[in-house]
Amino acid sequence: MIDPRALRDDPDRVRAAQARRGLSADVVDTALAADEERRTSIADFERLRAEQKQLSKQIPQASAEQKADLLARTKTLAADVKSAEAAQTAAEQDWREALMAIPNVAAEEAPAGGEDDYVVLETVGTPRDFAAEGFEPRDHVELGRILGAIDVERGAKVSGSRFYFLTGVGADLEMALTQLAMDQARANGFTTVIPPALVRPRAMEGTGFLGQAADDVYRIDGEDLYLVGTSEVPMAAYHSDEILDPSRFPLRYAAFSPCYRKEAGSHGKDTKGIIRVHWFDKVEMFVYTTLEESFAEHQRLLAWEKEFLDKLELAYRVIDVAAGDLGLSAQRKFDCEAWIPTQGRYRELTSTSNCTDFQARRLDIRGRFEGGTSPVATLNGTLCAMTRTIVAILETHQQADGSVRVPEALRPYLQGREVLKPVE
RNA sequence: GGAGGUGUCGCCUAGUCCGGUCUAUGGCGCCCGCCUGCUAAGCGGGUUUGGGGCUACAACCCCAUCGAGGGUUCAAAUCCCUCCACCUCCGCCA
Repeated sequence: MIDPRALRDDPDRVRAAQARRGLSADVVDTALAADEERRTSIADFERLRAEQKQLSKQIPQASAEQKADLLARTKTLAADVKSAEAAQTAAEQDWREALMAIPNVAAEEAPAGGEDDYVVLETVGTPRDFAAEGFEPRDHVELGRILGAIDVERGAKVSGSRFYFLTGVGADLEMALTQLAMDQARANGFTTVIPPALVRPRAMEGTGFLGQAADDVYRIDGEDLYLVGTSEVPMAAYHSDEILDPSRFPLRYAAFSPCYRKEAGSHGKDTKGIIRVHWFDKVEMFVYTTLEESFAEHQRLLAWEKEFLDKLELAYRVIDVAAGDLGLSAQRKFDCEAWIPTQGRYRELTSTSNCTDFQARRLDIRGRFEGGTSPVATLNGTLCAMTRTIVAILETHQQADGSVRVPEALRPYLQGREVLKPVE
């Protein structure tokens, strides 16, 4: 939710941000009108309520005939108060809905436009030239089969399309990546967390996943519970309804959880392998800090993501995601995309968003500052999404005989193995 | 899953049976001031959160807020219903 006061004071800034996202500014006018309506209804209710309280207070000491008179007046007043209250509740709800429909105000720096209007900020490393090396790279599905690491056939048999089993070195790789990621996070002051992957509607709603994104979310039948698509959801809701002490900021958490996604709009896309799946595990960084500090923290999250990819010796580029592709909550977003040899292109491996105070408002997370409380900023960033990272590692570090060289940083977590060898 | 109990403004707590004097008691902590070689103690005051009005987003006035949401009533912390969380016991279980 955007700042209602800022909307009232400077609606043109919000209109401009909507334009950068390629969205209509109608929601702005709807929200402003709803705000007017809301404040009028509040004034009406409060005036009647104050009068009712005044009269009510007189009743106990009143004489018999005074009492009868008072009772008659308060009785009709009570009905008025009730309807005024109902009107206020309705107006308040309309206002809230109108406000909730407005996405976070995109950063001035975020490129205008949609999905394809990103700006490449930098390119790190060079994609391997397999032609020069004299062999055709195998894709991760084949490598996964040769190494006994990924079993997509049985995944489909047991759970359906877009499911898989990680076996042997595949499972070992996930464990190793998790440990490497957690060690890096811990060294940088993150608290390691294993959060619940099932959450209530409030958590989903608060993080902005029940709007247009709702199609992609699994709901538990008859339970009022959702499977999270990222641990951003439980970690944002972790401090919901709390007033935090800013002297302890930034609060940094590194959460490991499964992620579940319906991938509703992606039929036919990435049908092979484990690039796009209904479930994967992920280590996610999540930070609570002040609005002022959030911009610098966003850069730090990006730096940590790059550090992790560097350790895995991957070639990647960093893009500044365009306003129209930010999603509901983000004010700015950077994606790290790794080179996938058999696809001949860069694919998103990690993503970091500054949600400023947008989620904090929805989830009522404030800090106690001089001069009162105010919403804090939340940020998130992928440290390691297992499946895609495994794809990138296998394809990038494969050798002509189908074996895979293990990046040095990962070796201590893989029992010292330097090479993953094909199984018989 | 079954039975019972509990939920009060940071923490603890009075109040709930018998609705109005609750603009919610007291203690601890914290903040400001006084006192004081210093510290401690003592004394006085303050200390939920959100919103509206008015405005310098000050002061002030008002409304809401006793786990959440409904209901009864002129009036609800107090009575009724639903939900949530926690505790105890039983059952089941990794």
